[in-house]
Amino acid sequence: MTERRDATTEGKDAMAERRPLRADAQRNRARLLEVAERVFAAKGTSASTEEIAREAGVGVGTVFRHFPTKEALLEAVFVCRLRRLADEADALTSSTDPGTAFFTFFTGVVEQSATKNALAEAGIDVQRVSSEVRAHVVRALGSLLAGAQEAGAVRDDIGVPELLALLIGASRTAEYASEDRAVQARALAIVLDGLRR
Amino acid sequence: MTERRDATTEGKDAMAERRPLRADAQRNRARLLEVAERVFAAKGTSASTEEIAREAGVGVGTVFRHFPTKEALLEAVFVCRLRRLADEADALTSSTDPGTAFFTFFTGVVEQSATKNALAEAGIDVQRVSSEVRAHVVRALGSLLAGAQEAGAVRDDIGVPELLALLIGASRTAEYASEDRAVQARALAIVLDGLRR
DNA sequence: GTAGAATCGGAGTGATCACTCCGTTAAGAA
DNA sequence: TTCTTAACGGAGTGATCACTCCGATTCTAC
Repeated sequence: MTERRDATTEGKDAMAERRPLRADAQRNRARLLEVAERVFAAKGTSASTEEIAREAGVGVGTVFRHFPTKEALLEAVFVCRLRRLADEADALTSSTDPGTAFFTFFTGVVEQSATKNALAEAGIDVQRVSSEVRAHVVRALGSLLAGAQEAGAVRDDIGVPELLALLIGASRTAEYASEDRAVQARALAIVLDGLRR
Repeated sequence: MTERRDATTEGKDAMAERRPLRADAQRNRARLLEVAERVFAAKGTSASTEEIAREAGVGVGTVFRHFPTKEALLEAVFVCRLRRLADEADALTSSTDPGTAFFTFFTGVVEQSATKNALAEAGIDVQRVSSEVRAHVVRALGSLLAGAQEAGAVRDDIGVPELLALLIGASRTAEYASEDRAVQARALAIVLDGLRR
């Protein structure tokens, strides 16, 4: 259904061929993404488009002009999150201690996802996301993981797919245990210990 | 809202004070639970009540007579699953090898939840479920875990809360990786290794 | 400033869904 | 078999939601 209007955040639209958005339109789009992330995290993906529009101080029409479908909005929010994730991984990759970098990253992602919503929620999937972003995520996680493995801090028998699956599961674990920080910490420790050699 | 009609499956209703259900009513109730579990697992909890009624060969009215609310139906399905889980744990507790029993149980639950839906889905929570069932689950898991810990197969610094959180997270991991069995197995192995001493 | 296009706002639309109501059916006691 | 009544079926109801449409409002190039 959504074939042409597939561009997700602002990347391609703004830089290439298509004329840049008007100033107010850019502002609205950014604000919508911001608000949508917060609202979806707080009330789940069933939060209504109208609520997001109201919260962002725009009309529903504006939401649907920027994101032709609710699913497109969800995907855009998800892509944003993925981008940030990949950036964090990138920033840690050059660390002097790859093992610590890896575990810091893992812990950080899980802790963020415990309050914010789970990493991959409601049918949106790293697989289905634009290949550019997916490639970025896979590359960044791959470097971080490889570094930690070479340093002997992480076992050798896993790759990026296993890492992604564990990140998602551990996020769910943390979300479930979010009422008791001690439980949360001990549960996470088990996954981290399992990752070590 | 749902104060009085809170009985979930058939336990209390049938055995105590209230007159037993008519034969057809009992059949319908059981069939509804069965169908609902399958449908919710396949299409998520947003599957409509009408679809479940149709699949079960009854009218919507019948669904709402047995389960006054969609949420009540979801809870009943969930309680069923929890009961089975506790029974499985009970059956394994008397095993001669408590360590193997524990890991068999964990693996079994996770594998079931990978195709069926996640253990605790969509806002229904072990905490909110009738205390009788909750107690059963906690007792059964507690025995299994304690046995494995005494046998030296599982680390000592976790309890039932951590175990529940990990079961839920590992189920999510398995669900995410359900397309690639090898990934699924390696991810699960990491959690299991983390649980060992 | 002003023209003209891009963008906005929000009432309106059709679809879907949980839940109700009541006429009909059939279980089960006598 | 008959009578009572528990249980059933499914059309109907109101609410909600994603999405559309177009007149009103900016923005921006000149």
